[in-house]
Amino acid sequence: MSSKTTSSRGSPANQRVTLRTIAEVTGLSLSTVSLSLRGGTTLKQETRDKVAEAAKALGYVPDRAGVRLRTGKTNVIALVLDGAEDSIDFARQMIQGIGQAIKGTRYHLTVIPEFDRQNSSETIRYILDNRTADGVIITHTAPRDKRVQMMIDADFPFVSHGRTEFYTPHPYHDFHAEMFASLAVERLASKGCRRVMLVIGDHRTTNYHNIVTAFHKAAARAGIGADILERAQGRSPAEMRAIGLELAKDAHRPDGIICDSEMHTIALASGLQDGGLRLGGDVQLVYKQTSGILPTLFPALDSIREDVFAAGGELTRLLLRRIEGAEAKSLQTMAEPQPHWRS
Amino acid sequence: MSSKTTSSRGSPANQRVTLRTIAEVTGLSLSTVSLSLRGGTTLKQETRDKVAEAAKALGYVPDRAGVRLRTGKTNVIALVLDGAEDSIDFARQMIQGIGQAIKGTRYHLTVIPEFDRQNSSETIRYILDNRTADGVIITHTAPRDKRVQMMIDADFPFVSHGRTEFYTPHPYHDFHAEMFASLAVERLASKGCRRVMLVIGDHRTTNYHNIVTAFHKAAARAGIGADILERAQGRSPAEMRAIGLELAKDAHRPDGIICDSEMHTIALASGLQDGGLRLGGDVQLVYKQTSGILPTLFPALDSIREDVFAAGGELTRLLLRRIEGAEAKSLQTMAEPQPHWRS
DNA sequence: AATCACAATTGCAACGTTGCATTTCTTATG
DNA sequence: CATAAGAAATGCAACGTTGCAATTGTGATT
Repeated sequence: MSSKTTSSRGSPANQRVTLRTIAEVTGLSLSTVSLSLRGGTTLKQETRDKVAEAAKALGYVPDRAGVRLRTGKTNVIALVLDGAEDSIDFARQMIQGIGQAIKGTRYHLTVIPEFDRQNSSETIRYILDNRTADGVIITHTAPRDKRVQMMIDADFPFVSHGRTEFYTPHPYHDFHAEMFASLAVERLASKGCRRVMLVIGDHRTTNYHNIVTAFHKAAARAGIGADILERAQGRSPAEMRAIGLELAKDAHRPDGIICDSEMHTIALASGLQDGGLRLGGDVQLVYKQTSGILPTLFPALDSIREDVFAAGGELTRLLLRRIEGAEAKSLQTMAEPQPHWRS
Repeated sequence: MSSKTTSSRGSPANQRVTLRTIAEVTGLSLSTVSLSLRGGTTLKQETRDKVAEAAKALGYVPDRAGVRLRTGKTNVIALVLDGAEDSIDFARQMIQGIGQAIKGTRYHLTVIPEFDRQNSSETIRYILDNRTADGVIITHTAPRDKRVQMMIDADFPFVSHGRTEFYTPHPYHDFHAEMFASLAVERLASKGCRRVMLVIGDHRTTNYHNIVTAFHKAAARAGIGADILERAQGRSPAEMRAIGLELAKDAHRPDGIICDSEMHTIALASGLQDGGLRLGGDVQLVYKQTSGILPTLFPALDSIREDVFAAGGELTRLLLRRIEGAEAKSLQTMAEPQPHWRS
């Protein structure tokens, strides 16, 4: 019950500081204070200073509900969090990246976990109907993603982690999957592989198509064989491990493997090792790396890194510019794969 | 540009549905509609039905800003997301768990990533000063956690994933770390281990103390030696791997290891294997499992599971009850460790 | 001294909601 | 028939903000 010195809140009878408080302190009107705080240029410099000073001294922060009610602006961005587990630590890094980017802005982040991708359009519908955020970030886009279609139709600000095939441009930030595939194939070819295999997840994503296409092209260019492990679709880690073991025992197995998902990489690599293969020796492997785990686990393996933290930041910056009215087609960026070749 | 049939929004001239809309449609007053929707018992059943019907037909959803401005209730809960990477996939599972629990309520989840734990009290201060949420979930608590202290002082609803040592009770949900340690020690002892070692992370957490204490007790009870790997503090995965390798070559190494962190488990186990040891044979290992990765990777290893998804749900339920005014001391629950012994 | 132009400031209404105090309606009672 | 008593419904103000229209202040020009 002793007096506190820590808090920035002023008097013991703790009233919230509003525009009215500042108005009373400075002797100006509510409107003037409001105008001033938003940088009204018609105001005398002197009064602007006075207001700014008082606001700072009192620790004034605009009330979100007030602003939102009046302007319709929520100062919220929403992340629709896909349930996919392919990239380990994806959610955390993405959120951290977004957090970093909104630091110092008035934006808050709300996260909407998605349990079933079937329902994803309901989530978007809800946000659209209830104006629950100023903008949305979605991930794992499909070529003709329903969610994207809905938000384009509604002219609602959003950005996707992943491209689509819509004619109307929309903001996106995407990993350069084609470059990833080419780099990986070339690396394997340069290590002497004659037949490479691509292990890749969810075939509904645009990413899938981009990688597959680039994979085949690159293999043709290098003049080597190219397979796709179709059985990888929606496999559990345990199943993938079994597939790895099987593969290890297969005399006709490919001599190079490209793995798009960390989860698959771990499972498959474990299976291959179970089968007695030396990774990087008996069989070559290049994987897409996003978390810090894989390099620890397989320090000798080649990888190509996607920086999800950076992606989160970039997505946010694009979205904020979109919210401020920037043209969609000026808000499309790609992330360069970063190869980490060992030995 | 053709007419849309999909949306639930009514007319083409798309006005937001508010209480006023319902009032106009039903011919009742604003106040009546408002009262009715909140279950005013003084209203005639007939009118209540009429209002409910109209609201449903129009797809009315109360405006968050309006409610918030009027009542001060934000209908938001905030998760302060610790940057720790000890439990793989922790963030995603926690968020999914929370998401599951707020499904169907009016609550939204905002996530505030923490970059530096030093700043964590600033985050809380911000929430407290700006009433930015109705309640907060924090994780990785310390025995005398500053954040907890602040929120107790401010009488602000929160719940922690982890206990503290404050005299004043507060809501928490925690993994039963002591039971974890005992189970692990007993398991190792039953497998014939004579000297066990505990590998555990952040010594600032309450969890650390709980585990260490229980670990020593259990070892004494079993009559076996007990060490703590002090060097584990804040080690990078690469360093942990090196430690594992070192350990493998150490003739005097312990014959049983207990590992509290998945990240450490992966690194250490890899190092031990590098050193030529057979896990589960040459050296016994029990680890705390939270993600799906470890079981894939080390299917033969004993583990004790903590269900983070369930924890997220439980934390949320506790918090919501706290927000509704329930007593703090009735909102303290523990999660039972789930042993998965192999072979 | 009256008028004008312009700079500086202000009042008012509205965003959607709720809770209190009040009014209107209905029915029973003397 | 007047009235009281309760049931049912409503008007009003307020939460904090903003944008427009309107007002006031200050010199300069006639």
